[in-house]
Amino acid sequence: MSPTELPQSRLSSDVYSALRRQIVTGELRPNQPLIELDLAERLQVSRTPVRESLQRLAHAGLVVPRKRGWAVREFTPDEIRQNAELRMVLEGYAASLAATRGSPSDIAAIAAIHERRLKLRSSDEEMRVKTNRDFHDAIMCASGNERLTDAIYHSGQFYFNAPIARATTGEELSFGNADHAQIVAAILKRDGPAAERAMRSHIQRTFAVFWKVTGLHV
Amino acid sequence: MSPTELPQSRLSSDVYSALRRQIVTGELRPNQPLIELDLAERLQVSRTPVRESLQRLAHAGLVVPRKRGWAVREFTPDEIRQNAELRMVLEGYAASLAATRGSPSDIAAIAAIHERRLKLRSSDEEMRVKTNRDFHDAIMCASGNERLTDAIYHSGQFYFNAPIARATTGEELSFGNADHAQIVAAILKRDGPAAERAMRSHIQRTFAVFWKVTGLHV
DNA sequence: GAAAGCAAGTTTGTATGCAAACTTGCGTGC
DNA sequence: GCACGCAAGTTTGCATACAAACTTGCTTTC
Repeated sequence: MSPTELPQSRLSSDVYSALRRQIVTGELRPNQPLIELDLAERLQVSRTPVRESLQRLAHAGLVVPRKRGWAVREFTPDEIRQNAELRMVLEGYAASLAATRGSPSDIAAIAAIHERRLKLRSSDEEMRVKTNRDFHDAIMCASGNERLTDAIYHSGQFYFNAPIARATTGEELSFGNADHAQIVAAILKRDGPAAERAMRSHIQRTFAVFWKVTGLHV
Repeated sequence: MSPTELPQSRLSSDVYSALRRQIVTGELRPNQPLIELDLAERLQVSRTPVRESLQRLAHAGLVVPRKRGWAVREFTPDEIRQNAELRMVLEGYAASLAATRGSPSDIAAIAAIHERRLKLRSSDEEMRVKTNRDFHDAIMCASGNERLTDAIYHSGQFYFNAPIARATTGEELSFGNADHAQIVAAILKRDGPAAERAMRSHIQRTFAVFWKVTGLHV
């Protein structure tokens, strides 16, 4: 997990995780005002850990300040597009670094995850989502740049991962694997620029599917 | 300023700014333990706003949790290098976007700042630092991607800007301007890939000077 | 009937109280 | 003399108290 997911104390961290989850899953709807006392009562804690969690959520970009108090951030279609663009750049460079600086074992791990994913049936949605995340995680890890990895996490991708996973269709599985194959091939050839291009294209295509399915216009 | 610089309350925000400044300027040394009560007394507030500021500083990456309490984060040479790499990627893409999507007035502003900077004397250190920041800000602004801009701010560049500014020598002024000229030329030609390459090279060269001057090895 | 003002109620921002966890240092026993 | 343990002192984490700012709705007056 990201270094900014501080272990720190028990309660405050639990509250942070709980609120984050509820925001990401949509249980707390965008623009919904967050009343400290309400949250504190629902989570059976005092206002103090709630306040600290809200501060951290605000810094993470999931919560925004209002004239009075806080609200769940609403992402506009354009912000989602901008976020996708950011992720494309960051992960693209991670792929480039994985190709040029990744250790042999890092690269073997990436290839192994890819091979495993090729054998999945289209119907195994859950496993498809998991191996996809594993694939991207492995590349980030192989990049060897934790600041970069951290920025990718920070980029708020989690907020959109679940919807994208749900939105992507069986059809996407094929091009997804084809994209991954291209990325793996470039990394195996130690071709940084090719890996970067392949990853950028892959994320662009993924979000194109997302936008088609969700009907968002950008 | 970055959207994460929340206005929010008066006191808590003042404390955040004060602590951030003291960390960035080195007044609070790396690895120095941060005792809530000490900080509260020094800043003449109670522990509550101090605690909230520490949470936010931790999320910003300037402060790290210890078994007991917090400490000013110490950046290792490798983390500084990784940060430079991150900034290179982010600003590189910002330059690319500025070239391909920047409005004519955005691009005119970039060119104007560059022209202004060319006329500076080497001795005018303060103005040199200011126009440099203006130049990079103008490109970020022209990129039209606020998530990207935000990530650049978040990348913690401020932490290193002052040392870099001090470390860079008169010699750097020449290649700095040459680099900027290349970037401006690519943007004026609306050549995204060239702008991206030029910006990446520029930041790599800038940090090479920084490392030479500070004697850090990476 | 509408508008202005006042009062009651929310909700936040800050301070402080209190207990638990950890640290430190001294003393005692082996 | 060394090590272990206990006790005093820090320091944090959480809860709560209190005051200030803002909202809301009612009442009164024009």
